[in-house]
Amino acid sequence: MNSILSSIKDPSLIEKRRNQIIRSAISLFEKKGFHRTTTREIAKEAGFSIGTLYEYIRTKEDILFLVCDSIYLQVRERLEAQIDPDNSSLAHFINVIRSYFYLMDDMQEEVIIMYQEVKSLKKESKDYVLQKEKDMVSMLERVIAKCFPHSLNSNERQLLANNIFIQGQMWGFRRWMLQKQFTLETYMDSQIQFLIQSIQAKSSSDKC
Amino acid sequence: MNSILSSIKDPSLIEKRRNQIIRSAISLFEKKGFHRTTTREIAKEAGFSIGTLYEYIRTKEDILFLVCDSIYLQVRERLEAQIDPDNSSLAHFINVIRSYFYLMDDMQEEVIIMYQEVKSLKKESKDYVLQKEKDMVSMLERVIAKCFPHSLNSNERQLLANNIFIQGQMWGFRRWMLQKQFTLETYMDSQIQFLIQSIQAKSSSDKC
Amino acid sequence: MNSILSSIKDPSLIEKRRNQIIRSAISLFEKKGFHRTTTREIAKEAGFSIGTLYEYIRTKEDILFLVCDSIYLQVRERLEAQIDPDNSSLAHFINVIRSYFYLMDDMQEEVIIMYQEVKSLKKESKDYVLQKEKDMVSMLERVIAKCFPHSLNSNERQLLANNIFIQGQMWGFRRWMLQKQFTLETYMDSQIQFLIQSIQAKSSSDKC
Amino acid sequence: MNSILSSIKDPSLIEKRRNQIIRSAISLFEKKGFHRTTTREIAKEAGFSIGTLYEYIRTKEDILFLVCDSIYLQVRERLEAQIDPDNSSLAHFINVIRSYFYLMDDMQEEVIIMYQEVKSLKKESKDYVLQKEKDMVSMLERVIAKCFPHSLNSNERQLLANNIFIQGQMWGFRRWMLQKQFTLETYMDSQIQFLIQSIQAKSSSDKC
DNA sequence: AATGAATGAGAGTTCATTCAT
DNA sequence: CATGAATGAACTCTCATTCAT
Repeated sequence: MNSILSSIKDPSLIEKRRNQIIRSAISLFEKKGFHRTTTREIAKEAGFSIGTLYEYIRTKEDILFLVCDSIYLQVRERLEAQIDPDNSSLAHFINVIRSYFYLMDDMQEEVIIMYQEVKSLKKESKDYVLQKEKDMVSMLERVIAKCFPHSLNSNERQLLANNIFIQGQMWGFRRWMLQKQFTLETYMDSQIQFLIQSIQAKSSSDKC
Repeated sequence: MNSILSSIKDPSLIEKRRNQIIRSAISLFEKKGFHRTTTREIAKEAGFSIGTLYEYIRTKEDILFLVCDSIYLQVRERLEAQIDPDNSSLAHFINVIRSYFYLMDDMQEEVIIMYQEVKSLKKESKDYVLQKEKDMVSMLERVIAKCFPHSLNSNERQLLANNIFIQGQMWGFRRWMLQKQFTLETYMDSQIQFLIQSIQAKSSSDKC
Repeated sequence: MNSILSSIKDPSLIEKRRNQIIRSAISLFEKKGFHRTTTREIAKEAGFSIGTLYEYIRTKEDILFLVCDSIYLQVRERLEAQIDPDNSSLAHFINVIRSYFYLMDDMQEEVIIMYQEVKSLKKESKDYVLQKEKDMVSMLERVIAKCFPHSLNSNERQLLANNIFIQGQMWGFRRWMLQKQFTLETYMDSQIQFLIQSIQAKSSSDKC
Repeated sequence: MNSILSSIKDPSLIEKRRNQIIRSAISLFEKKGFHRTTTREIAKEAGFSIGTLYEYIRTKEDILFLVCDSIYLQVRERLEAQIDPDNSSLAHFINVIRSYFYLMDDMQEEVIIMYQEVKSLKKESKDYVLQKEKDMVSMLERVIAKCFPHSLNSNERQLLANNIFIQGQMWGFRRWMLQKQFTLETYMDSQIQFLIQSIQAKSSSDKC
């Protein structure tokens, strides 16, 4: 599934231990960041020794990669579950966006890590992770295309998908600012309202 | 102006040396991040010895603070120069936003540093820096209020100001995605168009 | 035969497994040296698990001892097979020396290990191994004594035996130097010629 | 002079500290070998902190290289001082060899290190060091050529030079064997006697 | 005011060895 | 008898910081 090497043979044990590692690492990275978190702390938090940790990864950077990979996998799966590719109704569009905002609310810790630590991955891993991000923007873009087939050109769809994607992430990343002024509901509602207005305005302005 | 201690008496020398430090640090942080950059490297890049560096700061974190502080000061000054508080025309609104996007294009390195490294500041410094960010969003908000006095309520203005602010930063931060699809001009034009449409749609929908 | 403890009861299995261990270890030690070779690598090369390896030895040093012991045993057996204790002819002397040089050519890997790693044995094991080396020099000395009963005194015989012994080992150990200038045949022939000349010169000078 | 990098600027300090490092390392390597000696032990023995040690070298292997380089330099200088390139007398030949044996007696520790640890150098450094060894054999060869211009061909000279070189080293390396039977004087005298006999026998056998 | 040699706590990583299965 | 997951002491190396000059 992913390419991190381990000296352990049992695949189900690898998965179990790596999930422990990922959980511990996310919690520590969120508090202290990747660089200030030591491998020993991660091992301790995960409940095993430093030697055991290194049976399941090769370098500290592997842990960061596991974390990033796992975050995107989770976001993708949960978002995909909300998307019906054949449904072109406005209600479905709104529903997908709301689901995405709920998801981002849920994963605030993880989003912060992505923003701050991805740059510490080596180029190859970084490219892999950023491709995942592109894939997710594309998912949103396809929903837009389905629900507003005539109003927007390709560039406009991409831009809007990107804006939505960022607005979701920023709810958690800039919580020190946004979550004083807004509840999740008011934030979502306003953003969705602006969004639909600009799409529909676009649509009617084209007609004139 | 800022509270970093120095053992040097001459204030103009302090300012000169600190500017050298800031310039060197920004360039290094952008390449390698705060944690992977050593104080020795910063001193060398600035053209003096590690001993001299520590005459002008107390800890490595001080350097990060100097950098963040300087970035916001610069953004603020350049944006402020574009704002005419008495001009309520749509053209002026558009002009301010365009200026802000140009500025963000210019300061991509610095924006990346802000996003990734601010969390490494200690609480007190972080609060200080984030307050600066709030101030800047407020500047945009005031322009919106001036140019669209009736269309939007306070929360909506704040949200839009925040969206604009983020969209500007993301031009640089997500360049690996956006700068393949857009030029700065097409990005700006599209964002501004969506923005104005949603404001004006809001305005007319309220009237009905 | 040797005193390394094992938790396995079946002696023939012990011998079989230990021979696997020795073969793997020699090949790895030659490439990477004793310290850079891990017990895991030895077990893997031998075709069984690290747990099994430790059923047949107690410490990593045991492996080195097994290797050294096995090398000397092999050298001794092959050299002994060439020696006829009752033959006092010059031809037999030359034949023994040539056989010894062929043997050293064959065992270059092993000789290198002996030279470089014996010091890593603990005192007791080292003494045991060095005694084996003394025994082998003595074998050569006895052949000299048989073939040149009057020309040399005891010290001289020992010195020549030692010189021959070393010259054989150096053929492999200093191959980076010798094997560019000489073939095994030219090396042997020259060394034997010098050797016999100095013995015979000794003999005739004594007579004068 | 040598290419090991240091972050210290003062060259005379580098030389002083590196000599301390070399002295400490030789003493420790002789007792425990390169791999069992830790960098902390070397620093402690040299009288400074681990941090200071690493200001003067980059890796542990650098220390081994410094040691090997220094040993050869010393051997070379001391041997060169004994050689008069214009003197072709037998007495001079004998004198050079005796000087070389005294030297090897003096440097037993160092010779043992060379035999056992050179293989731990990376290829490039190893080639550099082995070239030095070749150079030293060549020095002996030139003395042979000067003193016995007609008796030996080039290959024979090389072989004898190599034999002498090894016999000197083995006095220390195999002291557990040789130094029980011989004093340095008796060892030297016997070896020189055999050597001269074989050269002179060669010379006269050629004439017949 | 400027220098840079010295420091040592602490980081990531390895690997011989054990022991429950 | 065989396995291999688990352990943690011990290793090499880094780097922010100090202070005598």
